[in-house]
Amino acid sequence: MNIEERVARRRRSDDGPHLIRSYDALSPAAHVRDPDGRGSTLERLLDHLEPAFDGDLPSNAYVWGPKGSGKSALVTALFSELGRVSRDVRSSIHTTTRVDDTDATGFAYVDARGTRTEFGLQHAILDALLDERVPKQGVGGDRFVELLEERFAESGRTAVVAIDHLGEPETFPVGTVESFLGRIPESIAWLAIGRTPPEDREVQAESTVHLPAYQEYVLVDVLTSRASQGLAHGAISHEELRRIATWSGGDAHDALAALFGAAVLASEAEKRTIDPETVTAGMEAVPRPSAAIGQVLALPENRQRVLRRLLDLDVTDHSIGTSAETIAADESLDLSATTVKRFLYELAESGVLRRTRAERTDGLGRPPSRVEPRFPTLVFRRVFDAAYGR
DNA sequence: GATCCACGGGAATACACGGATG
DNA sequence: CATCCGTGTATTCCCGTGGATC
Repeated sequence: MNIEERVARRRRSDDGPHLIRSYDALSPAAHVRDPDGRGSTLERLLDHLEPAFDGDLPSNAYVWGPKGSGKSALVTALFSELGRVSRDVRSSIHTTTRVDDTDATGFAYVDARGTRTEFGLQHAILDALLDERVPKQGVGGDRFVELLEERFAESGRTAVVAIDHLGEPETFPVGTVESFLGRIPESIAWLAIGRTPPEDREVQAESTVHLPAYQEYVLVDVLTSRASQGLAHGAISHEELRRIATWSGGDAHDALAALFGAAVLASEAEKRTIDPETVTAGMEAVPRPSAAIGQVLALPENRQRVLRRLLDLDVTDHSIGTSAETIAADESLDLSATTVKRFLYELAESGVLRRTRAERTDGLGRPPSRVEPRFPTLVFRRVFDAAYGR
């Protein structure tokens, strides 16, 4: 038992058994150190990356599969370990022999969510690749290419960078990465991660790794281990976890979102266990199809504030226009109705909200439409309120 | 001085409907 | 009957401005 677990145990026993031990352990957006049930894919990735361990550069690769198939879980776990090892190697070289670090391949991970411009994505890649601080303003994109050449091509350093969540509505396609890192192909290899099949891509990677959706019984294992981390012992039955897995169709994101939502509801009702009705309610708070909660949480803060207020509205009888006005009336938001309206349209465009045409009321002009959440509402509410207060 | 970017505002365009027109 | 037109909204698109950083 490590210190973290000991402290957690003491905190728990202080004020009696709580239903929820850790929301993080249940969150679809948080990834565990050691993902379940992906051993063979992990081996394939290691095979692919193996040249890097001898100082050679692997080819570029594309990891793809549907939402909730464990792509991010696997790659983040793998790259954080690789990054740790390569740092160790580098520091031991520095301290013992004082030769340069050119034969230690670096590993870096970048989440393309959270960058909204091409410049921003390039900056994030560079920032992950270099130890130094990379200026974000007052410099042009050309400077980034110069930096790449100086720090890598000219010094002989090499690195593999994983770039997650490419090709989503709000992120850039693989081609953007290729045209940036393709400037120094001898020094940096990329591992792109996305959902679309490789044959649909304009840029072909030399290798591809496919992750299909989870098998149901594997997903039950994932849920079981997350529940044992995040919930009090015996808080939910195996039956219910299996029901969630079946309902989700192998989508781990949606399954965890449903479990998380059920836990929130049970906790708010001060229950000690999660009963079947609550599980059902948890599933109902996850629209299908659902946008990934990570996509929502990567939005700029003001968009998230708009979404949070939208949840408190009875959206069903509001047009986009009136919803925007109601939301903008909130002084603390400090946004005009025009801007809120534009946000709502943009969010609908990117799949975070769904627009539905309302039945017209006055028969004049183009009929209004309304928006409804297309993301796990209970997860978002809980995480947002915890982060920004309410 | 250069450069990036979030906002706000509003112009331009699309759409729905009823009524007029050929 | 098929189209066109006018009106009123909804939706999309674009650009100037100002703050911030280097």
